[in-house]
Amino acid sequence: MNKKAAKGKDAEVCSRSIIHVDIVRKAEKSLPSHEILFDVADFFKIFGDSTRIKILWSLFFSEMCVCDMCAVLRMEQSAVSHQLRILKQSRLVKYRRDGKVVYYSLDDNHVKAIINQALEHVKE
Amino acid sequence: MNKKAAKGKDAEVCSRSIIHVDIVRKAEKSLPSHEILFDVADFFKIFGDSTRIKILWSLFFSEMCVCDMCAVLRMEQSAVSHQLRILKQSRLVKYRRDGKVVYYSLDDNHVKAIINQALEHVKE
DNA sequence: ACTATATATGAATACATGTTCATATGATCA
DNA sequence: TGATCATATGAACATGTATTCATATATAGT
Repeated sequence: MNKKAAKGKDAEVCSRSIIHVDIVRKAEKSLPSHEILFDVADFFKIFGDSTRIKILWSLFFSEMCVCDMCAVLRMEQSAVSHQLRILKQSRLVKYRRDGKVVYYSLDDNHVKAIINQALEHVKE
Repeated sequence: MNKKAAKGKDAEVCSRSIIHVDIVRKAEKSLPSHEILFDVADFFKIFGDSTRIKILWSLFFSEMCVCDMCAVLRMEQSAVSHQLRILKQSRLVKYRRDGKVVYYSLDDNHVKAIINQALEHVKE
């Protein structure tokens, strides 16, 4: 006689029986909604690319135009612009235009803290 | 006569001239090494998937066997195992075996703080 | 109006990644 | 030893994503 039968709590998931019903219930209830968890993952995805990390890091000190970033990252202007678009859409950076030049800067106070937290973890 | 010529600091990057030499220099010097930045991005990549976020979240409360996780996530055992392998390799979770059952638990104190930080950001 | 410069963007390409399927491994029990 | 259960893993597949190329847009200067 297995646990589920003994507890009268039949449950078949992934073709197997739940072993610890109470723990599963508790975890299920505590989980935020799918949308929120998806958004959280998407948020981390932004930081999951070293080019974007470099861009954000560079902006820790001052605003910067696209061409400056190409120089810092040693990358093509097009690639940098594409990444800036993603950061812009995620509201992590903002921009201002001055003539032909567009200056980007951080638009979120937490970025530095979040990256530093990961840096500490990586340095271990 | 353009800026770079005027300053005697020729630099051609992405077929354009650096506009703010001092800022570029400063940013270049402050940037951590490529390896570290790559590791930082990889670290965030782990969190950039909602399945892995769900797994980590579930482990906030107690250790859990693979079958329990399948129930919580409503996913196939194989998919869960694959993700657990990634989390294991990243040293975010550890495991212990008890007979046929393998129990996973968090192996990093910062995980909760990191996810909560993202959650706060997302909730805005 | 024409040219040059700074940036943006669509399409194509190459590569990474998550899930599924099939199967292997490892452990318990009859 | 054979059967069964829990988990792990390789291969295939589909999808996502970063970069490049070509080109468009926007602004300034002549």
